[in-house]
Amino acid sequence: MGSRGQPEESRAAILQAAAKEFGEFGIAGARTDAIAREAQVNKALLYYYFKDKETLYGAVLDHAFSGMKAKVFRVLDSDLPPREKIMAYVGEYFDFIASNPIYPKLMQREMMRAREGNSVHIDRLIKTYFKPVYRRVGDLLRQGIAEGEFRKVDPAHFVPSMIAMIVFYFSSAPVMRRIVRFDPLSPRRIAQRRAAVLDFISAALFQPNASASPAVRKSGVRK
Amino acid sequence: MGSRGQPEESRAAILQAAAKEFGEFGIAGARTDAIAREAQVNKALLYYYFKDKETLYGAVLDHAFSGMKAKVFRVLDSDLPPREKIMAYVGEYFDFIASNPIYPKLMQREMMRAREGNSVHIDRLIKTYFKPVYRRVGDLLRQGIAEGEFRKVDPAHFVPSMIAMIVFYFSSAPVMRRIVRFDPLSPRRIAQRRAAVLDFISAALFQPNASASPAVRKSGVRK
DNA sequence: ATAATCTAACTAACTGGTTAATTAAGTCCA
DNA sequence: TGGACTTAATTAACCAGTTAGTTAGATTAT
Repeated sequence: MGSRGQPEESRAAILQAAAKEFGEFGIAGARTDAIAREAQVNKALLYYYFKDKETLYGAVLDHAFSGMKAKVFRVLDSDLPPREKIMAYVGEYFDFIASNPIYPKLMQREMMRAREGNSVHIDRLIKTYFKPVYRRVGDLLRQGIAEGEFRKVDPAHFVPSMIAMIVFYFSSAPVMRRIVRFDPLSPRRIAQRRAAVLDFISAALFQPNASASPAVRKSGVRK
Repeated sequence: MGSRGQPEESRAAILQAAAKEFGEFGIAGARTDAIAREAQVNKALLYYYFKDKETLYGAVLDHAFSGMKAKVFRVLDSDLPPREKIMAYVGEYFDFIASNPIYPKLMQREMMRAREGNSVHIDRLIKTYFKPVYRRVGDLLRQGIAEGEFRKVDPAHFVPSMIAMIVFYFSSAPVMRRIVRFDPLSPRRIAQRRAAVLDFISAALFQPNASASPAVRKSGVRK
């Protein structure tokens, strides 16, 4: 078909197809042929734009995590008070993952690969995305504690707990679907999950005696 | 060396080495050569005891999940009141994972594979392990709610949240280690995590007005 | 007793299919 | 004209699985 004028489109198509394939099967299980087929380009084009499979995988990771970082930092940089800001952060992160279902798979796969020299990307990912976000959320928790709004939790445990609840739900959804009678990824259930996570976290984090912030729903099960 | 008398030992060595390799790299990334080397047996012995790589992987999964099920069911079958039982369940599950660090990786990898016909094992795993445990813990939550001990949470969200907090910490430890200054898997930190998870869950689950059960510590950060 | 035979446990070396990656020779279009 | 591709063939490496044995010890026969 030749030059279709928009090289960006081909690159983006490859990146998207690769994200899907890598998320589903991991870097070892992913097939470059399958990526090319899904992107509707010739396999050689993958190597025209990206050096090799590993580099393509790195580009997929950077694309996914930079999107996440941009979203949550818009909230973390805002001037909301601690209670509202932590709820907004969790909500933003949740919404990002809900509309990027391959993200949690990429994240968990890469995290499990983080031993020694297993991954050539993990150093960059930690430095560029994970560490900055972790620091800012940790600071936010410390601020809330100092102001007496939050219970005296340990950020080094509370931050991973929050992320766990958001990420795990989506990556375990395929199994959950086979245990319960409903589809955990239907819009209705996702909205329910969002409320449950916010409820869980506010119940565990906010001082019970303090007056409830107006922005926070505290119902156990919504709808 | 020929017949060394103890075939059970060889089989166990293979299973253990395979669990490590599959946990680290997944079924696609795992190398049968590496498993054989780690187990200090000839590669052909893997195929002598197990039909093929997929069957070996299945045996690893069954070994891991049956161990988990046995442990937690001893607690779930006991006659503790809801508060104590849910704390005991979480503690037992936590302890099992803490002493079986490859378990969470196997679990998460298999969960992510659960689409369509990706995994030939997932049906069996769900039926034999996941579903029974999920049902029993769900019943326990409903009982606690009915007795007014627990907040009105939705088991379909609360159960995965609990599992998430326990599992995610261990599978994300390699990354966490590079973000913070300490080793998240040191005995001291693991004990801290255990307390943090129990605290998080009891804060989110127990009715705040009810009197605290004597078996539960409610300190935010211990030591 | 001991030689003959059997069998489970195990191994070294190989094979063949798969798959990432390359290359060369082009086509299309602005 | 040259950048953006396509096509198809090819190469090299990898790696799951096989094969054709070997070994040690138990069992049986004499």
